[in-house]
Amino acid sequence: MATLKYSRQRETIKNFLMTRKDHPTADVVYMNVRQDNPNISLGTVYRNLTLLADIGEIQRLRVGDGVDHFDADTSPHYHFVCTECGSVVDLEMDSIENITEIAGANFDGHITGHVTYFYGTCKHCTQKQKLS
Amino acid sequence: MATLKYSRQRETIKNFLMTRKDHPTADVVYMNVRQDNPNISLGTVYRNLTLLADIGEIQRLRVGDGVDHFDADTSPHYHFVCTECGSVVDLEMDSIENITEIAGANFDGHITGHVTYFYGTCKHCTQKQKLS
DNA sequence: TTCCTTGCAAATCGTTTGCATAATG
DNA sequence: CATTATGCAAACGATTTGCAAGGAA
Repeated sequence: MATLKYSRQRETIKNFLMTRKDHPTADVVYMNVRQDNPNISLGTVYRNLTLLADIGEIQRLRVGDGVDHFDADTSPHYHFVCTECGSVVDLEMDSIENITEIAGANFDGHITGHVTYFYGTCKHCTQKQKLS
Repeated sequence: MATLKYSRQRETIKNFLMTRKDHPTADVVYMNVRQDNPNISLGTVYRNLTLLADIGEIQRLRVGDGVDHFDADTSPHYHFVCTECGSVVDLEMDSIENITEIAGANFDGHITGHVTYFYGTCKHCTQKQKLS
């Protein structure tokens, strides 16, 4: 496997992602990282996000809106996606890891994990709906 | 809202999808439907799959491989995705619908549902791995 | 010097859309 | 006749990639 070399761009991207808990898209990362690094290219942002996700330093979230989101928090946790405003937030909830076993009970192959996203309206959008 | 008019193409697409339990992609639908309907266009296939999904006659599956899959079975059930061969199959498993309540317990907004996909290796790919 | 990384632009890929024509109700 | 659906091709948007030049070890 190729050896990893240091790159200022990669460090900037990782650092930026760690300051955010709203799971930005590649484009949002690009916009923000450009402030410190005006010459960085979108391709480099994509390359590094993919690389960081591959080596497990960040997480790629496919929430179903057609755009990938990224999360510097790689600890196991679940996400909520607001169907009104599209926001993606962490959920504080009891473990549901047992669903993998439930799913594997009658299954011939080998289940190693699962991906779950919860949908609905966030606090803000729920309140807005009540007013109308 | 616009009234739905009959179309032979739409019926063919729906019928084809009902014969399959492997959750084909739009492209696979296109290939197959062309046998009965050589002049059908990819655009028409996409338009009808989207329409059928919108009116709830079929289900769109975003399994995370970058391509949408479609399922004529709209009853609530879960799917397994093989990370080796990419196959998508139905899972026969006990209900885990309660995870929506678990997720909502400490949440400020309103959770209406969830999407879950299970990953691992299917029967066939698991056996292949054991041999190597 | 080796080879990983970048910036840039072009390419890819799944999907959507505009438009003139065909089909349905 | 009014309106929806089609085929075709062009457009789209997110992401990837080829390449020559730059930077790290």
